[in-house]
Formats: sequence, C-alpha cells, structure tokens
Amino acid sequence: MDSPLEKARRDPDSMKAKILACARRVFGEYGFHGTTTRMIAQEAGIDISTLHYHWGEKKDLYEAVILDINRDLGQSLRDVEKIIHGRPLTERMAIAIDMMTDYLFDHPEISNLILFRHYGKTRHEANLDFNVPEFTGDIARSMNLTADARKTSPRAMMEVLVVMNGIHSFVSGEHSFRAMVDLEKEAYIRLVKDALKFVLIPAFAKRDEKQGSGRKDTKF
Amino acid sequence: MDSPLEKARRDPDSMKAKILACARRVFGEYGFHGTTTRMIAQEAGIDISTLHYHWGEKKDLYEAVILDINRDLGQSLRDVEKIIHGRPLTERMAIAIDMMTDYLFDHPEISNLILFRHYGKTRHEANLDFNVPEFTGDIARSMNLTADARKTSPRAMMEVLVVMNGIHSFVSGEHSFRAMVDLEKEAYIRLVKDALKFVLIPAFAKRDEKQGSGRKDTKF
DNA sequence: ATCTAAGCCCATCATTTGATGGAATCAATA
DNA sequence: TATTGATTCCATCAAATGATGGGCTTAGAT
Repeated sequence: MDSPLEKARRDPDSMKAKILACARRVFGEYGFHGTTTRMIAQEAGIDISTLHYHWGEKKDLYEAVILDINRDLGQSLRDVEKIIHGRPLTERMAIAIDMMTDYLFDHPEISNLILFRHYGKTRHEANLDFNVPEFTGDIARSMNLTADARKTSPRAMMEVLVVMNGIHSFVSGEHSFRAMVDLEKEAYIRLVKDALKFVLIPAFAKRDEKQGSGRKDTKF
Repeated sequence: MDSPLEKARRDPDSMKAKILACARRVFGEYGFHGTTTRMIAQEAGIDISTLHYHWGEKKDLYEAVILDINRDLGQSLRDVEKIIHGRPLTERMAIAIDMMTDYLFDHPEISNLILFRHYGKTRHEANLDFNVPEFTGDIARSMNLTADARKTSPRAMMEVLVVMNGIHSFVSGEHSFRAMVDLEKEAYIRLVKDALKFVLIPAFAKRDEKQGSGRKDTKF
C-alpha cells in the first residue's frame, strides 16, 4: 500500500523522484498552465513519454507536487515549533520568522506554488488543496492566538495569514522586489527578516502584555 | 498621438474598451498562460479575429491590461493620499488600509495581476512593468517612512511592501481564505480590514512616537 | 539460455491555441 | 448611387501541446 509519491520519496535517486523534483521547480516558476510537460522532461533530461509513464497525466503530476510540498511545509513548521516551544512570545515570533524565511528561500517553489494556488484559478477543477487551514490552526496555537486547540477563531486565522503571507510574498517576489531595492541576495534576505520582524511582532507583543498570562505558552 | 489604450479609455462603450475590460477580468482570474484569446472573446461575445483586429497579438493585449491597471491603481493611491494628507500617522494608516481594501475588493483583477506579475514567470520576456517602485516611494512618503522625496531607502520600501502585499493577498486570496474562515463576503472584508490594521499599524505608530517630530506630515 | 517485467525513447496523433486572409455588413460621404 | 473605410465574422492555417503505441534495452527470475 504505497502511493506513487511515497515511493518517490523513499528512493530519491529514482527517475520518479527526479521527475518530481524537476516538476516542483518548473511548476513553481511558471505555474500550472505556464508549464509544459516538455519543459519538465527537458529539465529532467528525459522524453515526455517517460514522464507520462511514471506519473500519468500532467494534472496528476501537479497534484503529486502539491502533496509533496504540503508534506515538506508541514514538517518544516513542526521543526520550528519544536525549537520555539516554551519561549516568550516575542522571541518565539522572531525565531519563527527567521527560520521560516530561511527555509522558504531555500525552497522557493513552496511559496510560489502556495501563492499560485491561493491567488489564481486553473482551468480544470482542483480537487486537491493545501493543508493551509490545519497549518494555520497550528501556527495560531503556537503564536498564542487561540485557547482552544480544536477550533481556531476566524480572527486568529487572519492574523496568522498576515504573517505567513508576508513571508511567502517576499520569497516568491524576490525577483521583483530585490530589483526594486537593488541588493544582493544575502542582504535582501536579511532585510526581509528585519522588516517582517519590525512590522509583525509589535502588535502581538502589545496584546500579549495586556492580556497578561491569560494564555500561556506553558499550556502546551 | 494617441495610444490604443487611451482611445479605449476615452470611449468606454467602444468594442476596444469592452474587450479590454473582459481581458482584465479573465487575465486576472487565470493569469497569462491560463487565459486563451478564445476565453476573452467569448466573455466579450465576439469572434477571436475581432479581438486581434483591435489589440494585435495576445501579449499586446496583456500589456495594455497591465498599463490600464497601473493607471487605475495610481489614481486610487492619489485619491487616498488626498484624503489622509495631514492627519496623524495612526489615523492615516487606518484610513488608507480601509480605502485601499475597499477599492481592491471592487477591482480584484488589480491585485491578482500585480501578484501574478511579481510571483510568477511568463515564458516570453516581459518588457513591461508595474509602476510599483514609484508607487512604493509615494506610499513610503505618505507613511512618514522617508525624509527624502527623491530616493526611498530599501528598508522603507520593504516596510511599504509588507503593507501593500498584505492587502493584495487577502483580496486575491479571497476564494481560499474566505472558505477557511467560513464567512460571508462582507464579514470577510471587515475582518480583513481589522486584522490588517491590528497587525500593521502598531509597529509604525510606536516608531513614530519614539522619533517624535523628526519627520512630520506637515512637510508635504 | 529464455522469459518477463520495468524503464525508456522514437514516432505519431488529436486537440488546443494563436493568428490571419477574405468575405460580408454597415455607416458615412462624395 | 457608388465609394470608401471601418468593423465583424467564417474558414482555415501552423505551431504548440498533451498524450499514447510500440519497439528497444536491461536486470532479474526461471
């Protein structure tokens, strides 16, 4: 009992995995309609038919990419949570922003594909979704925004989205934005982190002080 | 001396203008590669050849759409600036967020196309750009982020981008995000405004207090 | 040695898609 | 009325694109 995706992940040297990796990159750059199977095949150095042999039709490969990315993002969020767990809110947010920014700059297709998915339509119906709702709930808890672990309030969801979208935007928009500020990549990344921390943290810190220990991290 | 775009804007009832309007909507939903000339033609209730007759090739029409949107966005930003001019920073930001959010929810293609442009690549080289750099500078001044009207510091640019991207994200992502929080459109928009104001304003307000009257709005 | 299944590519197909030539329509004008 | 120019659609083309059948090769089992 073994999805094609699992198989590809177990054996990273297999052709299946190689195609998936290339598909991630190309779909991430050009989106679903902007990507042709030939582009992916060329990137992988193979024939189109080989691609179809392993993954079926284009849409299936795309969905595999989405699942793959979903998994990576979830893992990354859990890694962050493990490290920031128990610290005071301000520090927690600063570390989380730093870590997630670094991680996503290393895997920009993740941000790209998530944004493509949220902002654009595809001509065929998409039956598959990112786990953003669940992830958002997790982050909300990690940010002290919600008491109830089961259900996250709309307001808390939105606040988390402001933060996550902020990071994704600067990762996906690197090409445009870095040209605007005319900086090297490293300097740009530093600036992204600083600007995000500067803008995003104070609001939450202020509320955290006010409501005191009403919601404590020690709860988890 | 009269660009095709100008002509279309002068006569909003012309076929040229109608095609442009439809193209805005469809390109805004599906992006460049996700849109076919046939989709636009059908939306306008005309034949493809009529479309080509008025606007030339697909890429030309797309660029006309971008210029059109650019103009609208610029006008809208000037409208906002006129109203918030002279008020204290906190109030200024709150009004600006409210107004821009309303405006963009009324014209979601604007946010969509700007984000498409920033986040994705197109297979052909894009020689045309949004005026985001200039706009960003204007907003930075309006937000008290920069003293020099000529040159905006990278840091100020980034801070403005956090704000603008935040708004665009919720407009473009309405479909995904509203489903997540399960709200009616009006409630969603209210929540967007509140969340954005809650998260975005305190950081700037705090710095504004600290540095006192070093940079005053009265300067403009 | 033979057989089998998997992996891969070449050749090819059908559809979609961008684009155009030319005929039909219509309004304004000489 | 005849002419002209602008506008629109029908028919069609060429290229791009998703997809597949069948053959070749290789590794492993029999």
